[in-house]
Amino acid sequence: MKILISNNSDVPLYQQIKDQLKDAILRQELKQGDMLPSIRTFANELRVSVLTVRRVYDDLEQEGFVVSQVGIGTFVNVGNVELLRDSRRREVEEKMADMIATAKSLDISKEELWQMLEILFEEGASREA
Amino acid sequence: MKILISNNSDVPLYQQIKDQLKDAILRQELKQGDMLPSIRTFANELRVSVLTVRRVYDDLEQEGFVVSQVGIGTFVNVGNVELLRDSRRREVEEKMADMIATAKSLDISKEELWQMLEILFEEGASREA
Amino acid sequence: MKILISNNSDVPLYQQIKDQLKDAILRQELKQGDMLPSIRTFANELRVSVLTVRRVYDDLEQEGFVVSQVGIGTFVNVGNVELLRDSRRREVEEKMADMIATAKSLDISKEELWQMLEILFEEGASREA
Amino acid sequence: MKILISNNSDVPLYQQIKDQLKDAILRQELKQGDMLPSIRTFANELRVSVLTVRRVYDDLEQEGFVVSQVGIGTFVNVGNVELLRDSRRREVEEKMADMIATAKSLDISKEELWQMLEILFEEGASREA
DNA sequence: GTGGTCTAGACCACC
DNA sequence: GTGGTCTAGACCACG
Repeated sequence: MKILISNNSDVPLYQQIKDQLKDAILRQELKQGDMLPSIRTFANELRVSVLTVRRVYDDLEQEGFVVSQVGIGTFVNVGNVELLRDSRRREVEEKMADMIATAKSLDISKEELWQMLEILFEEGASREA
Repeated sequence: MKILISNNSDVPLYQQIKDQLKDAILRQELKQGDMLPSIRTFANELRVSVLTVRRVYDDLEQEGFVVSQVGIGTFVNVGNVELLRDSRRREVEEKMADMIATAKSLDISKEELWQMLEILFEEGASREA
Repeated sequence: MKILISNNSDVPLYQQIKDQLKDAILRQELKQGDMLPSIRTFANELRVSVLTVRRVYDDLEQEGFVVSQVGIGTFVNVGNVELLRDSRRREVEEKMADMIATAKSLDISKEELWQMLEILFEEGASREA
Repeated sequence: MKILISNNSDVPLYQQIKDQLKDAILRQELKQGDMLPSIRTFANELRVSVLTVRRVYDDLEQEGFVVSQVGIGTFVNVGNVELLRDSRRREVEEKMADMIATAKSLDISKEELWQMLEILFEEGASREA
Protein backbone atom coordinates (compact mmCIF):
# COMPACT_ATOMS: atom_id res chain seq x y z
CA MET A 1 0.00 0.00 0.00
CA LYS A 2 1.78 3.10 -1.27
CA ILE A 3 0.37 6.53 -0.55
CA LEU A 4 1.78 9.52 -2.38
CA ILE A 5 1.05 12.99 -1.06
CA SER A 6 2.15 16.46 -2.05
CA ASN A 7 2.35 19.49 0.20
CA ASN A 8 2.21 21.80 -2.78
CA SER A 9 -1.06 20.53 -4.13
CA ASP A 10 -4.13 22.67 -3.65
CA VAL A 11 -6.09 19.63 -2.52
CA PRO A 12 -5.89 19.14 1.26
CA LEU A 13 -3.61 16.50 2.67
CA TYR A 14 -6.42 14.58 4.36
CA GLN A 15 -8.33 14.57 1.08
CA GLN A 16 -5.39 13.13 -0.86
CA ILE A 17 -4.98 10.33 1.65
CA LYS A 18 -8.70 9.56 1.80
CA ASP A 19 -8.95 9.38 -1.97
CA GLN A 20 -6.06 6.98 -2.29
CA LEU A 21 -7.39 4.73 0.46
CA LYS A 22 -10.79 4.63 -1.22
CA ASP A 23 -9.13 3.81 -4.52
CA ALA A 24 -7.24 0.97 -2.89
CA ILE A 25 -10.49 -0.45 -1.53
CA LEU A 26 -12.14 -0.15 -4.93
CA ARG A 27 -9.20 -1.88 -6.61
CA GLN A 28 -9.45 -4.66 -4.00
CA GLU A 29 -5.93 -3.83 -2.90
CA LEU A 30 -7.44 -3.47 0.56
CA LYS A 31 -9.88 -6.26 1.32
CA GLN A 32 -12.60 -6.84 3.89
CA GLY A 33 -11.11 -7.16 7.35
CA ASP A 34 -7.64 -5.85 6.45
CA MET A 35 -6.14 -3.78 9.24
CA LEU A 36 -4.98 -0.26 8.48
CA PRO A 37 -1.76 1.04 10.09
CA SER A 38 -2.19 2.66 13.49
CA ILE A 39 -2.72 6.38 13.44
CA ARG A 40 0.74 7.11 14.85
CA THR A 41 2.51 4.66 12.53
CA PHE A 42 0.70 5.99 9.49
CA ALA A 43 1.37 9.60 10.47
CA ASN A 44 5.04 8.79 10.80
CA GLU A 45 5.22 7.05 7.43
CA LEU A 46 3.49 9.88 5.63
CA ARG A 47 5.32 12.61 7.56
CA VAL A 48 2.00 14.12 8.49
CA SER A 49 0.33 15.23 11.70
CA VAL A 50 -1.56 12.57 13.66
CA LEU A 51 -4.53 14.92 13.59
CA THR A 52 -4.59 14.65 9.82
CA VAL A 53 -4.61 10.85 9.88
CA ARG A 54 -7.22 10.80 12.60
CA ARG A 55 -9.44 12.95 10.44
CA VAL A 56 -8.99 10.54 7.53
CA TYR A 57 -9.94 7.54 9.66
CA ASP A 58 -12.86 9.38 11.22
CA ASP A 59 -14.18 10.39 7.83
CA LEU A 60 -13.78 6.90 6.41
CA GLU A 61 -15.54 5.39 9.39
CA GLN A 62 -18.37 7.86 9.08
CA GLU A 63 -18.69 6.95 5.40
CA GLY A 64 -18.70 3.28 6.33
CA PHE A 65 -15.51 2.06 4.68
CA VAL A 66 -13.73 1.31 7.91
CA VAL A 67 -14.45 0.26 11.46
CA SER A 68 -12.36 1.44 14.41
CA GLN A 69 -12.09 -0.57 17.59
CA VAL A 70 -10.46 1.30 20.42
CA GLY A 71 -7.28 -0.31 21.63
CA ILE A 72 -7.25 -2.78 18.75
CA GLY A 73 -7.10 -1.06 15.39
CA THR A 74 -8.92 0.14 12.31
CA PHE A 75 -10.30 -2.40 9.83
CA VAL A 76 -11.56 -2.26 6.27
CA ASN A 77 -15.28 -2.77 5.74
CA VAL A 78 -16.26 -3.05 2.07
CA GLY A 79 -19.95 -2.91 2.89
CA ASN A 80 -21.13 -0.20 0.56
CA VAL A 81 -18.42 -0.40 -2.02
CA GLU A 82 -21.09 -0.25 -4.71
CA LEU A 83 -22.27 3.13 -3.48
CA LEU A 84 -18.70 4.31 -3.69
CA ARG A 85 -18.41 3.01 -7.23
CA ASP A 86 -21.54 4.93 -8.20
CA SER A 87 -20.40 8.14 -6.58
CA ARG A 88 -17.04 7.89 -8.30
CA ARG A 89 -18.80 7.35 -11.61
CA ARG A 90 -20.82 10.49 -11.06
CA GLU A 91 -17.54 12.21 -10.29
CA VAL A 92 -16.19 11.20 -13.68
CA GLU A 93 -19.29 12.54 -15.37
CA GLU A 94 -18.97 15.83 -13.55
CA LYS A 95 -15.36 16.21 -14.55
CA MET A 96 -16.21 15.39 -18.13
CA ALA A 97 -19.02 17.97 -18.14
CA ASP A 98 -16.76 20.60 -16.59
CA MET A 99 -14.05 19.94 -19.15
CA ILE A 100 -16.56 20.16 -21.99
CA ALA A 101 -17.81 23.51 -20.72
CA THR A 102 -14.30 24.92 -20.72
CA ALA A 103 -13.62 23.44 -24.14
CA LYS A 104 -16.75 25.01 -25.62
CA SER A 105 -15.78 28.47 -24.45
CA LEU A 106 -12.66 28.00 -26.58
CA ASP A 107 -14.57 26.69 -29.60
CA ILE A 108 -12.87 23.33 -29.33
CA SER A 109 -14.89 20.85 -31.40
CA LYS A 110 -16.13 17.45 -30.33
CA GLU A 111 -13.74 15.92 -32.84
CA GLU A 112 -10.78 17.62 -31.22
CA LEU A 113 -11.91 16.29 -27.86
CA TRP A 114 -12.14 12.80 -29.31
CA GLN A 115 -8.57 13.03 -30.48
CA MET A 116 -7.44 14.38 -27.16
CA LEU A 117 -9.24 11.61 -25.32
CA GLU A 118 -7.65 9.00 -27.57
CA ILE A 119 -4.14 10.31 -27.03
CA LEU A 120 -4.38 10.95 -23.30
CA PHE A 121 -6.03 7.61 -22.65
CA GLU A 122 -3.24 5.65 -24.33
CA GLU A 123 -0.58 7.87 -22.83
CA GLY A 124 -1.80 7.18 -19.35
CA ALA A 125 -1.94 3.48 -20.14
CA SER A 126 1.68 3.33 -21.21
CA ARG A 127 2.81 5.52 -18.32
CA GLU A 128 1.16 3.15 -15.88
CA ALA A 129 2.57 0.07 -17.59
CA MET B 1 -21.71 42.17 -20.25
CA LYS B 2 -23.53 39.88 -17.83
CA ILE B 3 -21.71 38.47 -14.84
CA LEU B 4 -23.33 35.73 -12.80
CA ILE B 5 -22.00 34.95 -9.37
CA SER B 6 -23.03 32.62 -6.61
CA ASN B 7 -22.32 33.05 -2.93
CA ASN B 8 -22.83 29.36 -2.31
CA SER B 9 -20.14 28.19 -4.68
CA ASP B 10 -16.88 26.99 -3.18
CA VAL B 11 -14.98 29.00 -5.75
CA PRO B 12 -14.19 32.50 -4.46
CA LEU B 13 -16.27 35.42 -5.66
CA TYR B 14 -13.28 37.24 -7.09
CA GLN B 15 -12.32 34.09 -8.97
CA GLN B 16 -15.76 33.74 -10.51
CA ILE B 17 -15.72 37.34 -11.68
CA LYS B 18 -12.17 37.08 -13.01
CA ASP B 19 -12.97 33.94 -14.98
CA GLN B 20 -16.03 35.45 -16.60
CA LEU B 21 -14.18 38.62 -17.55
CA LYS B 22 -11.40 36.56 -19.09
CA ASP B 23 -13.96 34.53 -21.00
CA ALA B 24 -15.56 37.71 -22.27
CA ILE B 25 -12.17 38.91 -23.52
CA LEU B 26 -11.55 35.56 -25.21
CA ARG B 27 -14.97 35.65 -26.87
CA GLN B 28 -14.22 39.21 -28.07
CA GLU B 29 -17.23 40.40 -26.12
CA LEU B 30 -14.79 42.79 -24.52
CA LYS B 31 -12.47 44.39 -27.04
CA GLN B 32 -9.19 46.26 -26.89
CA GLY B 33 -9.68 49.62 -25.25
CA ASP B 34 -13.13 48.93 -23.85
CA MET B 35 -13.61 50.50 -20.45
CA LEU B 36 -14.68 48.25 -17.62
CA PRO B 37 -17.20 49.55 -15.09
CA SER B 38 -15.64 51.60 -12.32
CA ILE B 39 -14.79 49.66 -9.20
CA ARG B 40 -17.59 51.21 -7.21
CA THR B 41 -20.19 50.84 -9.95
CA PHE B 42 -19.30 47.22 -10.57
CA ALA B 43 -19.31 46.43 -6.86
CA ASN B 44 -22.78 47.87 -6.62
CA GLU B 45 -24.09 45.94 -9.64
CA LEU B 46 -22.70 42.65 -8.40
CA ARG B 47 -23.72 43.29 -4.80
CA VAL B 48 -20.15 42.72 -3.74
CA SER B 49 -17.54 44.62 -1.73
CA VAL B 50 -15.42 47.15 -3.60
CA LEU B 51 -12.39 45.32 -2.31
CA THR B 52 -13.48 42.18 -4.12
CA VAL B 53 -13.80 44.02 -7.43
CA ARG B 54 -10.53 45.79 -6.76
CA ARG B 55 -8.84 42.46 -6.31
CA VAL B 56 -10.25 41.27 -9.62
CA TYR B 57 -8.97 44.35 -11.44
CA ASP B 58 -5.59 44.16 -9.70
CA ASP B 59 -5.17 40.53 -10.68
CA LEU B 60 -6.24 41.14 -14.27
CA GLU B 61 -3.84 44.06 -14.54
CA GLN B 62 -1.05 41.97 -13.11
CA GLU B 63 -1.83 39.29 -15.69
CA GLY B 64 -1.87 41.89 -18.42
CA PHE B 65 -5.49 41.81 -19.56
CA VAL B 66 -6.36 45.23 -18.29
CA VAL B 67 -4.75 48.59 -17.64
CA SER B 68 -5.86 50.88 -14.82
CA GLN B 69 -5.32 54.62 -14.89
CA VAL B 70 -5.97 56.61 -11.75
CA GLY B 71 -8.73 59.13 -12.16
CA ILE B 72 -9.71 57.74 -15.55
CA GLY B 73 -10.74 54.12 -15.41
CA THR B 74 -9.83 50.54 -16.21
CA PHE B 75 -9.42 49.43 -19.81
CA VAL B 76 -9.18 46.14 -21.65
CA ASN B 77 -5.77 45.26 -23.06
CA VAL B 78 -5.87 42.27 -25.36
CA GLY B 79 -2.07 42.07 -25.45
CA ASN B 80 -1.47 38.48 -24.51
CA VAL B 81 -4.81 36.99 -25.43
CA GLU B 82 -2.98 34.21 -27.24
CA LEU B 83 -1.18 33.25 -24.06
CA LEU B 84 -4.53 33.08 -22.35
CA ARG B 85 -5.94 30.88 -25.10
CA ASP B 86 -2.97 28.52 -24.76
CA SER B 87 -3.24 28.34 -20.99
CA ARG B 88 -6.96 27.62 -21.23
CA ARG B 89 -6.27 24.86 -23.74
CA ARG B 90 -3.78 23.32 -21.37
CA GLU B 91 -6.45 23.58 -18.70
CA VAL B 92 -8.80 21.48 -20.82
CA GLU B 93 -6.09 18.88 -21.32
CA GLU B 94 -5.43 18.73 -17.61
CA LYS B 95 -9.08 18.25 -16.83
CA MET B 96 -9.33 15.55 -19.46
CA ALA B 97 -6.27 13.76 -18.06
CA ASP B 98 -7.60 14.03 -14.52
CA MET B 99 -10.95 12.62 -15.58
CA ILE B 100 -9.28 9.75 -17.43
CA ALA B 101 -7.24 8.89 -14.36
CA THR B 102 -10.37 8.68 -12.24
CA ALA B 103 -12.14 6.67 -14.92
CA LYS B 104 -9.31 4.16 -15.14
CA SER B 105 -9.39 3.49 -11.42
CA LEU B 106 -13.00 2.42 -11.99
CA ASP B 107 -12.17 0.26 -15.02
CA ILE B 108 -14.26 2.48 -17.25
CA SER B 109 -13.27 1.71 -20.84
CA LYS B 110 -12.32 4.19 -23.52
CA GLU B 111 -15.52 3.28 -25.35
CA GLU B 112 -17.65 4.20 -22.37
CA LEU B 113 -15.87 7.55 -22.18
CA TRP B 114 -16.56 8.13 -25.86
CA GLN B 115 -20.25 7.58 -25.28
CA MET B 116 -20.23 9.83 -22.25
CA LEU B 117 -18.42 12.54 -24.20
CA GLU B 118 -20.94 12.25 -27.04
CA ILE B 119 -23.94 12.57 -24.74
CA LEU B 120 -22.61 15.34 -22.51
CA PHE B 121 -21.35 17.39 -25.44
CA GLU B 122 -24.74 17.45 -27.14
CA GLU B 123 -26.56 17.98 -23.86
CA GLY B 124 -24.59 21.09 -23.15
CA ALA B 125 -25.27 22.27 -26.70
CA SER B 126 -29.03 21.99 -26.35
CA ARG B 127 -28.95 23.54 -22.91
CA GLU B 128 -27.21 26.58 -24.33
CA ALA B 129 -29.53 26.77 -27.31
CA MET C 1 8.31 74.57 -27.21
CA LYS C 2 7.66 70.83 -27.41
CA ILE C 3 6.01 69.03 -24.53
CA LEU C 4 5.99 65.23 -24.50
CA ILE C 5 3.63 63.43 -22.15
CA SER C 6 2.76 59.81 -21.55
CA ASN C 7 -0.48 58.45 -20.16
CA ASN C 8 1.21 55.23 -19.14
CA SER C 9 3.82 56.84 -16.93
CA ASP C 10 3.37 56.57 -13.20
CA VAL C 11 4.19 60.24 -12.85
CA PRO C 12 1.03 62.39 -12.99
CA LEU C 13 0.24 64.29 -16.16
CA TYR C 14 0.32 67.68 -14.46
CA GLN C 15 3.73 66.83 -13.01
CA GLN C 16 5.19 65.89 -16.38
CA ILE C 17 4.02 69.15 -17.90
CA LYS C 18 5.25 71.24 -14.97
CA ASP C 19 8.69 69.64 -15.08
CA GLN C 20 9.12 70.28 -18.77
CA LEU C 21 8.02 73.88 -18.47
CA LYS C 22 10.47 74.44 -15.62
CA ASP C 23 13.23 72.86 -17.68
CA ALA C 24 12.42 75.16 -20.58
CA ILE C 25 12.72 78.16 -18.28
CA LEU C 26 16.04 76.92 -16.93
CA ARG C 27 17.38 76.34 -20.43
CA GLN C 28 16.26 79.87 -21.35
CA GLU C 29 14.00 78.42 -23.98
CA LEU C 30 11.28 80.39 -22.25
CA LYS C 31 12.41 83.90 -21.33
CA GLN C 32 11.18 86.62 -19.02
CA GLY C 33 7.87 87.98 -20.24
CA ASP C 34 7.17 85.22 -22.76
CA MET C 35 3.50 84.38 -22.94
CA LEU C 36 2.41 80.81 -22.38
CA PRO C 37 -0.41 79.35 -24.51
CA SER C 38 -3.92 79.91 -23.18
CA ILE C 39 -5.25 77.13 -20.99
CA ARG C 40 -7.72 75.93 -23.61
CA THR C 41 -5.20 76.06 -26.46
CA PHE C 42 -2.60 74.22 -24.45
CA ALA C 43 -5.10 71.61 -23.29
CA ASN C 44 -6.09 71.02 -26.89
CA GLU C 45 -2.49 70.67 -28.07
CA LEU C 46 -1.61 68.21 -25.33
CA ARG C 47 -4.89 66.30 -25.58
CA VAL C 48 -5.40 66.86 -21.89
CA SER C 49 -8.19 68.19 -19.68
CA VAL C 50 -8.29 71.96 -19.13
CA LEU C 51 -8.37 71.20 -15.42
CA THR C 52 -4.96 69.60 -15.74
CA VAL C 53 -3.45 72.63 -17.48
CA ARG C 54 -5.09 74.96 -15.00
CA ARG C 55 -3.45 73.06 -12.19
CA VAL C 56 -0.07 73.37 -13.89
CA TYR C 57 -0.43 77.13 -14.30
CA ASP C 58 -1.72 77.55 -10.75
CA ASP C 59 1.20 75.60 -9.35
CA LEU C 60 3.74 77.50 -11.42
CA GLU C 61 2.25 80.81 -10.37
CA GLN C 62 2.31 79.78 -6.76
CA GLU C 63 5.96 78.81 -7.13
CA GLY C 64 6.67 82.15 -8.77
CA PHE C 65 7.69 81.12 -12.26
CA VAL C 66 4.68 82.57 -13.96
CA VAL C 67 2.22 85.41 -13.57
CA SER C 68 -1.39 85.13 -14.66
CA GLN C 69 -3.43 88.18 -15.64
CA VAL C 70 -7.12 87.47 -16.01
CA GLY C 71 -8.42 88.10 -19.49
CA ILE C 72 -4.90 88.66 -20.88
CA GLY C 73 -2.73 85.60 -20.40
CA THR C 74 -0.01 83.85 -18.46
CA PHE C 75 3.56 85.16 -18.58
CA VAL C 76 6.97 83.80 -17.66
CA ASN C 77 8.68 85.34 -14.65
CA VAL C 78 12.26 84.17 -14.16
CA GLY C 79 12.52 85.90 -10.78
CA ASN C 80 13.78 83.06 -8.66
CA VAL C 81 15.40 80.99 -11.35
CA GLU C 82 18.43 80.59 -9.11
CA LEU C 83 16.33 79.01 -6.40
CA LEU C 84 15.04 76.60 -9.00
CA ARG C 85 18.56 75.79 -10.11
CA ASP C 86 19.52 75.01 -6.52
CA SER C 87 16.48 72.84 -5.91
CA ARG C 88 17.15 70.92 -9.08
CA ARG C 89 20.74 70.41 -7.99
CA ARG C 90 19.55 69.00 -4.71
CA GLU C 91 17.25 66.76 -6.73
CA VAL C 92 20.24 65.38 -8.62
CA GLU C 93 22.01 64.71 -5.36
CA GLU C 94 19.00 62.89 -3.96
CA LYS C 95 18.72 60.72 -7.03
CA MET C 96 22.42 59.95 -6.87
CA ALA C 97 22.16 59.02 -3.18
CA ASP C 98 19.10 56.86 -3.82
CA MET C 99 20.84 55.05 -6.65
CA ILE C 100 23.93 54.47 -4.52
CA ALA C 101 21.81 52.98 -1.75
CA THR C 102 20.26 50.51 -4.17
CA ALA C 103 23.65 49.73 -5.65
CA LYS C 104 25.17 48.99 -2.26
CA SER C 105 22.47 46.48 -1.40
CA LEU C 106 23.65 44.61 -4.48
CA ASP C 107 27.34 44.89 -3.60
CA ILE C 108 28.01 46.97 -6.67
CA SER C 109 31.38 48.68 -6.19
CA LYS C 110 32.20 52.34 -6.65
CA GLU C 111 34.33 51.38 -9.62
CA GLU C 112 31.41 49.70 -11.34
CA LEU C 113 29.33 52.80 -10.78
CA TRP C 114 32.10 54.91 -12.32
CA GLN C 115 32.03 52.78 -15.41
CA MET C 116 28.26 52.90 -15.57
CA LEU C 117 28.30 56.67 -15.20
CA GLU C 118 30.89 56.98 -17.95
CA ILE C 119 28.92 54.85 -20.38
CA LEU C 120 25.48 56.28 -19.66
CA PHE C 121 26.74 59.86 -19.76
CA GLU C 122 28.25 59.45 -23.23
CA GLU C 123 25.29 57.42 -24.44
CA GLY C 124 22.87 60.13 -23.54
CA ALA C 125 25.15 62.68 -25.18
CA SER C 126 25.19 60.88 -28.51
CA ARG C 127 21.46 60.20 -28.34
CA GLU C 128 20.81 63.88 -27.90
CA ALA C 129 23.26 64.86 -30.63
CA MET D 1 14.94 40.46 10.72
CA LYS D 2 14.28 44.14 11.32
CA ILE D 3 11.72 45.97 9.22
CA LEU D 4 11.53 49.74 9.40
CA ILE D 5 8.47 51.50 8.05
CA SER D 6 7.31 55.06 7.96
CA ASN D 7 3.73 56.24 7.76
CA ASN D 8 4.83 59.59 6.44
CA SER D 9 6.61 58.25 3.40
CA ASP D 10 4.88 58.62 0.06
CA VAL D 11 5.74 55.04 -0.74
CA PRO D 12 2.97 52.65 0.35
CA LEU D 13 3.43 50.64 3.52
CA TYR D 14 3.09 47.32 1.74
CA GLN D 15 5.72 48.43 -0.77
CA GLN D 16 8.19 49.35 1.98
CA ILE D 17 7.75 45.97 3.63
CA LYS D 18 7.98 44.08 0.34
CA ASP D 19 11.20 45.87 -0.61
CA GLN D 20 12.87 45.14 2.70
CA LEU D 21 11.88 41.49 2.59
CA LYS D 22 13.26 41.21 -0.94
CA ASP D 23 16.48 42.86 0.18
CA ALA D 24 16.75 40.42 3.07
CA ILE D 25 16.39 37.53 0.63
CA LEU D 26 19.02 39.04 -1.65
CA ARG D 27 21.42 39.52 1.26
CA GLN D 28 20.81 35.89 2.30
CA GLU D 29 19.50 37.15 5.61
CA LEU D 30 16.45 35.10 4.76
CA LYS D 31 17.34 31.70 3.38
CA GLN D 32 15.51 28.99 1.48
CA GLY D 33 12.87 27.39 3.64
CA ASP D 34 12.93 30.01 6.38
CA MET D 35 9.49 30.66 7.78
CA LEU D 36 8.23 34.21 7.75
CA PRO D 37 6.22 35.47 10.72
CA SER D 38 2.53 34.61 10.55
CA ILE D 39 0.36 37.29 9.03
CA ARG D 40 -1.19 38.21 12.36
CA THR D 41 2.09 38.20 14.27
CA PHE D 42 3.80 40.33 11.68
CA ALA D 43 0.89 42.76 11.51
CA ASN D 44 1.11 43.16 15.26
CA GLU D 45 4.88 43.71 15.25
CA LEU D 46 4.73 46.30 12.51
CA ARG D 47 1.61 47.97 13.92
CA VAL D 48 -0.09 47.48 10.59
CA SER D 49 -3.34 45.94 9.37
CA VAL D 50 -3.33 42.22 8.66
CA LEU D 51 -4.58 43.05 5.21
CA THR D 52 -1.43 45.03 4.50
CA VAL D 53 0.79 42.11 5.48
CA ARG D 54 -1.42 39.75 3.54
CA ARG D 55 -0.95 41.87 0.46
CA VAL D 56 2.80 41.73 0.91
CA TYR D 57 2.78 37.95 1.21
CA ASP D 58 0.38 37.58 -1.71
CA ASP D 59 2.58 39.73 -3.93
CA LEU D 60 5.75 37.94 -2.91
CA GLU D 61 4.12 34.58 -3.57
CA GLN D 62 2.92 35.77 -6.94
CA GLU D 63 6.48 36.91 -7.73
CA GLY D 64 7.82 33.55 -6.57
CA PHE D 65 9.87 34.54 -3.53
CA VAL D 66 7.65 32.87 -1.02
CA VAL D 67 5.27 29.93 -0.73
CA SER D 68 2.22 30.00 1.51
CA GLN D 69 0.65 26.84 2.90
CA VAL D 70 -2.72 27.09 4.61
CA GLY D 71 -2.57 26.05 8.21
CA ILE D 72 1.22 25.88 8.22
CA GLY D 73 2.83 29.16 7.35
CA THR D 74 4.68 31.18 4.73
CA PHE D 75 8.16 30.11 3.61
CA VAL D 76 11.02 31.66 1.69
CA ASN D 77 11.62 30.28 -1.78
CA VAL D 78 14.87 31.50 -3.32
CA GLY D 79 13.91 30.08 -6.71
CA ASN D 80 14.44 33.07 -8.95
CA VAL D 81 16.76 35.13 -6.83
CA GLU D 82 18.95 35.67 -9.88
CA LEU D 83 16.07 37.23 -11.76
CA LEU D 84 15.60 39.55 -8.83
CA ARG D 85 19.27 40.47 -8.82
CA ASP D 86 19.11 41.28 -12.53
CA SER D 87 16.00 43.36 -12.19
CA ARG D 88 17.55 45.30 -9.33
CA ARG D 89 20.66 45.92 -11.40
CA ARG D 90 18.53 47.31 -14.19
CA GLU D 91 16.87 49.48 -11.58
CA VAL D 92 20.22 50.98 -10.64
CA GLU D 93 20.96 51.70 -14.29
CA GLU D 94 17.61 53.39 -14.74
CA LYS D 95 18.14 55.58 -11.71
CA MET D 96 21.62 56.49 -12.93
CA ALA D 97 20.27 57.39 -16.38
CA ASP D 98 17.45 59.42 -14.88
CA MET D 99 19.88 61.31 -12.67
CA ILE D 100 22.19 62.01 -15.60
CA ALA D 101 19.30 63.38 -17.62
CA THR D 102 18.41 65.79 -14.85
CA ALA D 103 22.05 66.73 -14.41
CA LYS D 104 22.49 67.51 -18.09
CA SER D 105 19.54 69.87 -18.12
CA LEU D 106 21.47 71.82 -15.49
CA ASP D 107 24.75 71.71 -17.42
CA ILE D 108 26.39 69.71 -14.66
CA SER D 109 29.54 68.15 -16.11
CA LYS D 110 30.61 64.55 -15.91
CA GLU D 111 33.46 65.61 -13.65
CA GLU D 112 31.07 67.17 -11.17
CA LEU D 113 29.05 63.97 -11.14
CA TRP D 114 32.21 61.99 -10.46
CA GLN D 115 32.96 64.14 -7.44
CA MET D 116 29.39 63.86 -6.22
CA LEU D 117 29.48 60.08 -6.63
CA GLU D 118 32.75 59.88 -4.72
CA ILE D 119 31.45 61.94 -1.81
CA LEU D 120 28.02 60.36 -1.53
CA PHE D 121 29.38 56.85 -1.84
CA GLU D 122 31.80 57.29 1.07
CA GLU D 123 29.24 59.20 3.09
CA GLY D 124 26.80 56.35 2.87
CA ALA D 125 29.56 53.93 3.82
CA SER D 126 30.45 55.79 7.01
CA ARG D 127 26.81 56.27 7.87
CA GLU D 128 26.32 52.53 7.70
CA ALA D 129 29.47 51.79 9.69
C1' DG E 1 -15.88 61.18 -11.04
C1' DT E 2 -11.62 57.65 -11.03
C1' DG E 3 -8.23 54.15 -8.92
C1' DG E 4 -4.66 53.37 -4.76
C1' DT E 5 -3.97 52.55 -0.05
C1' DC E 6 -5.34 51.30 4.58
C1' DT E 7 -8.07 49.96 8.78
C1' DA E 8 -10.64 46.90 11.88
C1' DG E 9 -13.21 43.78 12.14
C1' DA E 10 -15.35 38.82 10.52
C1' DC E 11 -15.92 33.60 9.09
C1' DC E 12 -13.96 29.59 6.92
C1' DA E 13 -11.04 25.33 6.05
C1' DC E 14 -6.89 23.22 7.27
C1' DC E 15 -3.08 21.39 10.39
C1' DG F 1 -2.35 27.91 15.51
C1' DT F 2 -2.17 28.94 10.07
C1' DG F 3 -3.54 31.28 5.54
C1' DG F 4 -7.89 32.45 2.28
C1' DT F 5 -11.87 35.11 1.52
C1' DC F 6 -15.01 38.91 2.38
C1' DT F 7 -17.33 43.12 4.35
C1' DA F 8 -18.07 48.02 5.23
C1' DG F 9 -16.29 51.60 5.96
C1' DA F 10 -12.26 55.49 5.30
C1' DC F 11 -8.76 59.03 3.20
C1' DC F 12 -5.78 60.31 -0.61
C1' DA F 13 -4.12 61.99 -5.28
C1' DC F 14 -5.51 62.51 -9.93
C1' DG F 15 -8.54 64.29 -13.91
